[in-house]
Amino acid sequence: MSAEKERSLSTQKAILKLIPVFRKYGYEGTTLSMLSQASGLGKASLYHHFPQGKAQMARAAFDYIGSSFEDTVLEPLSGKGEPRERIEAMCCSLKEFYDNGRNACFLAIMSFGEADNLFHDLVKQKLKTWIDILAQVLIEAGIEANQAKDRSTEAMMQIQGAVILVRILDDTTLFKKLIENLPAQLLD
Amino acid sequence: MSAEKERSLSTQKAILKLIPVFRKYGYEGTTLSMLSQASGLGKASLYHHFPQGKAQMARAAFDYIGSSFEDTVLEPLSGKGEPRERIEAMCCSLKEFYDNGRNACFLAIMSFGEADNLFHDLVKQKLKTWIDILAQVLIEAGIEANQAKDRSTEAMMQIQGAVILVRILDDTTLFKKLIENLPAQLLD
DNA sequence: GTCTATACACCGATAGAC
DNA sequence: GTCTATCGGTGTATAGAC
Repeated sequence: MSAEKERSLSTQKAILKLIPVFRKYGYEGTTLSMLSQASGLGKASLYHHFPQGKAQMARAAFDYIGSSFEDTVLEPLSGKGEPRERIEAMCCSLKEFYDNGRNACFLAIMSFGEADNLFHDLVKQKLKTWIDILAQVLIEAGIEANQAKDRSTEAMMQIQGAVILVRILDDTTLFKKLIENLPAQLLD
Repeated sequence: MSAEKERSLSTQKAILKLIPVFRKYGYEGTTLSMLSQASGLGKASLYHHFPQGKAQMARAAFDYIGSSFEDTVLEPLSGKGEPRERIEAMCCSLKEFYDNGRNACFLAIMSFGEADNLFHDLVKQKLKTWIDILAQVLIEAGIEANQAKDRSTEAMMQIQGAVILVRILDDTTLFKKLIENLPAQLLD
């Protein structure tokens, strides 16, 4: 279930438009003009929704994506089926979430430069949580705890790397292949 | 051997000072004021060395690091020993090059936002070349060509991911572990 | 080859009308 | 809740003295 802060509907709609801008240009590469254009709102209107400005917009985008990740990618992990089936469901959602690797990962985006100063602990916390959740399922599948955490961490690492290589090489096949092999790699 | 463009000694010394700034803050997060301070040169002096401005500074940093990567990391691969020994030598250099994962990868840094617009083909070309060079050694070691390329690509992916996770989690152990296991993963 | 001084656009952010 | 207009600051880049 999502931990999204309550927001007016119009604010939520604005956040959806801001996300792709931050995703593509990063925190510092994103300007209020871009955000204004993407959202269809004037700069002053953005400040109505986000009084603390750009940092708050980035934070809102981050939170939204985090909730979305939890609801779509992690949620299947806490289902009722066999661990393998749940992990396969996660991988399926993962492909969509990252658009086969074309979407930059917000965690990576927000771990650079000024964004790192602003959000380091938040990003670290999120990543650790997600690693733990995945590891928990592996433990449930009978894998020893340390091993489970290592494999979970390794998977996150590969996903991060795959997203970068997809962007550089303009080729989504290696992301697809990664995801295809992920269940076996995690469980066997 | 390096393909570095010839430059005056003072220009080369300046480039060395610029690199850490771009590495840490990315292309758009880096300002001329930062570069001026880091290099100890006034902004106008930077323009003497790099008439096309910030883009040229980033390009020079990119080229310098590329040459450095070739000279220190890839060079051992073309030595005379056994493939395994050469790959182990590469891994050793790799650890130093990335400072155990604390250094962001310039390829990743330059694949975002405006830098991507400026340098996309250049970055892509470099990465492809490096993947090919590593794959070539694997082929020499008796691995089938497609398999060799896949493993080489996978290694690059893991390195990229590891660098990101090190930065987010403030923990270099997973980078070290990755490098430790790399020779076996590539060859066995 | 380095500097000071400056040009001018755009940055993030705010005031205040509607 | 959105807008136009504008602020002060900083961005990249240049001119020109030394």
